[in-house]
Amino acid sequence: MDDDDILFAVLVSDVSRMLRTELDRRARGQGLTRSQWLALSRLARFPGVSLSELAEMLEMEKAPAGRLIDRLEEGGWVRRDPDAKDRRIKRLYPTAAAQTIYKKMRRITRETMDDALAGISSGQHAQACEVLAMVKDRLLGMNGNGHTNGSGNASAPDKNPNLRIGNQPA
Amino acid sequence: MDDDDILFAVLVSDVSRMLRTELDRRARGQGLTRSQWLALSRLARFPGVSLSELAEMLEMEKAPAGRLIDRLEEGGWVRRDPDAKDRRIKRLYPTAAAQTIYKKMRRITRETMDDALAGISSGQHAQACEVLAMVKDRLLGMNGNGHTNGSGNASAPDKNPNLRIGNQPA
DNA sequence: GGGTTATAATAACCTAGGTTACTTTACGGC
DNA sequence: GCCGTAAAGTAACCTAGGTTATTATAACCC
Repeated sequence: MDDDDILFAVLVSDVSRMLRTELDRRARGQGLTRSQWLALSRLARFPGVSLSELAEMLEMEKAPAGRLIDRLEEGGWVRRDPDAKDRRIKRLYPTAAAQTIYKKMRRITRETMDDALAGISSGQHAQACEVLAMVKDRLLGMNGNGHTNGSGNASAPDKNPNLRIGNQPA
Repeated sequence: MDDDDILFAVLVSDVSRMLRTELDRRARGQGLTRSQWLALSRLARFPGVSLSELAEMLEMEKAPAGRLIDRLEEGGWVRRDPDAKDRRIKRLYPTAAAQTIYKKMRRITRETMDDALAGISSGQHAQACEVLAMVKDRLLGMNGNGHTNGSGNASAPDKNPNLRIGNQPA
């Protein structure tokens, strides 16, 4: 039985899906989904980025990122402003409402993760994260997307915005 | 900086998405996506299950499982047969075509995972799987779905069909 | 038996992703 | 200046998921 690699894939996929579902379930009523919150958290940290820059931070394609922004804009959490120099670019800014919802969502997320990770030692946790980061690095470098992102820096501390979600250090 | 738990969520989500994309990219032309293949692999092992049973094996809701089967049926890989006793139930069987595509997909999946997991020791790999299984267990027992599945057996060896994807033991 | 409740499947909505193609605008070479 | 190319954003398609509601059928209780 040499299915260990496939088992890994199934586990990652299952955990990801269940985590998303649970988070969205807990956040229901807040009006924000997990993905929307993640996008907002980037905007809170890097206000004024373009859609393309945001997509790169989120490591996803521009089209789905655009639709994410559509929904955030409909909800009144994001504003699209034209760029002064380049008329192709629209700069994204979180609204005032976003600030408050953002913190509430952050609390919900942390609570959920605390529950999900209960019983796992910090060592196990750190090791699992390390492995996941390595796999992510491999996948980034594979082919799907050049992403300008080079071969791999998924664990570089302050260069990769998508790995630091918390309170602004400054 | 106490964002480690959130980091875990982001990593799992990213790896899952990238893995899915990469697998679907490599399997393009085969006519099967990763999810469809996973469903097929269950049917190959448990021919004649009902939709509800399949959904439970896949640990997902019945409605999306039904649509998965819709597409597999359109592709000619699955047949829906009425149950003799209970007219509500439709029993699912893989077609002959499914057998061959199934093996091809399995090879592609394994190759992809070998690439993605390159550089990771078997010990690291096993530990990561263990942590993921623990988290999955917690999530299963949380609330989203009673699932009849009790509190947790995600690592019970032969009781949980969704963790053993490989060749039929018999 | 008849009425109530539970279950199997499905339909209709939603979000999150990807891919491809298209439009608008900048930019670089000449 | 002009033309070709590249980039920003978007639209239109796809699959994968979830949630809610509906229908058909069983099962159960009396």
